[in-house]
Amino acid sequence: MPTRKPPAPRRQPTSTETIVARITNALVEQRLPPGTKLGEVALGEVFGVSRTKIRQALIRLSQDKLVTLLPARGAFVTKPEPRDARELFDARRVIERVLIERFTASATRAQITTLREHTARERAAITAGDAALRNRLLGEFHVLIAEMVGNSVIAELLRELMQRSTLVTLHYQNARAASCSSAEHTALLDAVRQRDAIAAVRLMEQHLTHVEQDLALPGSNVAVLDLRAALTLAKV
Amino acid sequence: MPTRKPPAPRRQPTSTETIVARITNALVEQRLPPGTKLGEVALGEVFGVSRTKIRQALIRLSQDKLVTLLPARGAFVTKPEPRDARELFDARRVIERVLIERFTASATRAQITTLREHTARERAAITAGDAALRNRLLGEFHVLIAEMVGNSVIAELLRELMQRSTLVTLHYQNARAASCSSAEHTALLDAVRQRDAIAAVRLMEQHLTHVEQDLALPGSNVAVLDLRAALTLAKV
DNA sequence: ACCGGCTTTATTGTATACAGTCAAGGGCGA
DNA sequence: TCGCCCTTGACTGTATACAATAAAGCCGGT
Repeated sequence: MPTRKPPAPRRQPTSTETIVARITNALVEQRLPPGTKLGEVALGEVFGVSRTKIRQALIRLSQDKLVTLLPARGAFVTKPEPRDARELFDARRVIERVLIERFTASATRAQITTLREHTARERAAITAGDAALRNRLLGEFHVLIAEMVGNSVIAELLRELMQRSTLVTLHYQNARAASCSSAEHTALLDAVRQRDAIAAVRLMEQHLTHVEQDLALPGSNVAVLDLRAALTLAKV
Repeated sequence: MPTRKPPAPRRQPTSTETIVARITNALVEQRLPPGTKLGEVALGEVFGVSRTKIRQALIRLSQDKLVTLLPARGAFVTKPEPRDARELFDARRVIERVLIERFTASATRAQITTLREHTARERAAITAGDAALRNRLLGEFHVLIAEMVGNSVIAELLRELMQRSTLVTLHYQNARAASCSSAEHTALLDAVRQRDAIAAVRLMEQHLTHVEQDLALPGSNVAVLDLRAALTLAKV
């Protein structure tokens, strides 16, 4: 069978930034499991660009530790070690403890309303069984708070940590755990609304600990998916 | 004058990692002031490689916010805004407060000894008037502590923040302030040796505040140097 | 003399060609 | 039949060629 390739659906050149975002989303929404080979020519065909831009995108992704570059071997979706998971959540605890404390002091009604609407979307995605959307929203909740606190440097740090966290939680988080997460988000918001910094900090730490404990770290290998399918579904 | 270029001293191909390190060192040691244009061909000639590898290095540096990529304009050494400076030091306070607290609890005698030797080198560089070495050592002190605490994710975050901090302190820090910094490092170590976490945290916060306050943020523009001279001096 | 638009030139953006490297598969020998 | 080595294929690493873009200089008009 002479592997007749489909007639190249669309060839509009995609910006490097878009490529990074598409792949990142695919990772965060867990359509590309850890260990997946990200071949340069394959990606080039998916996005309709040459290997040059793909390489640039892969370099950026490897800086964020989302993909691992093996010399002369290629790019693979990073497979985090248990040690990474622990350190990642530890780092998040250090940063998010301060963030939620400050947010409790500075949050406006409008900001709290925005976050409440966000938790509503979380619940909707959970009941709808949309695992991809659910994972993205659960992560964005934390990033949203970070951005509202007003230090963009810290917010950017947390965004990176969140993306890596999502890679870690890939195999493990089930619908029940997700439901708990969303409930804890809501409880967190209640403490913020009552300006109870002590409770907010405590809830955030418990929340992160819960999420971390939910990872049972077995070698549950998810089958490698089709690159094109995983990436063409990705909304920018 | 037909701009006769020197006969290309050595053309051993340099690895991308080395290029990044060399440029980073040049930035941290302040041989390439903010705003300096980093032309691709110029850098390619300096390192004896093609623009391809230079671009990859520049992408990585721009991810670390050390250089700024302007589309179709080129790469420039990042010129941090006062706002960035504030947020940067705020982020460092958040992280380093926790780090020094943990370090006070976990530090071994050997680690403390290593750091004391480091402060000795700081003083030596200061008295010798070696501004480049001085700046690098003053920054490395903080990174060393981060690495000793044992969370490599946090250590990596702090390393990035430190490098960016150095860009900020570029114009401002003089020999006197550097001397103060080193003295504060030594005081910090004393508190650690006495396992006085309260004092250590307080000293660290004061230290960071002092460093931040030392930047007076005038528009003291340093002249742009010669790329080749700045980079060929760079030790890896 | 000054300003606006055009041309020119240098530099970046992208693609492609070629060289180098790793891994898998087949053949040979024990 | 098993194991080792060599060939071969596919992929990555790097350089170079070409296209696109922006800045700078020039010329003509007012």
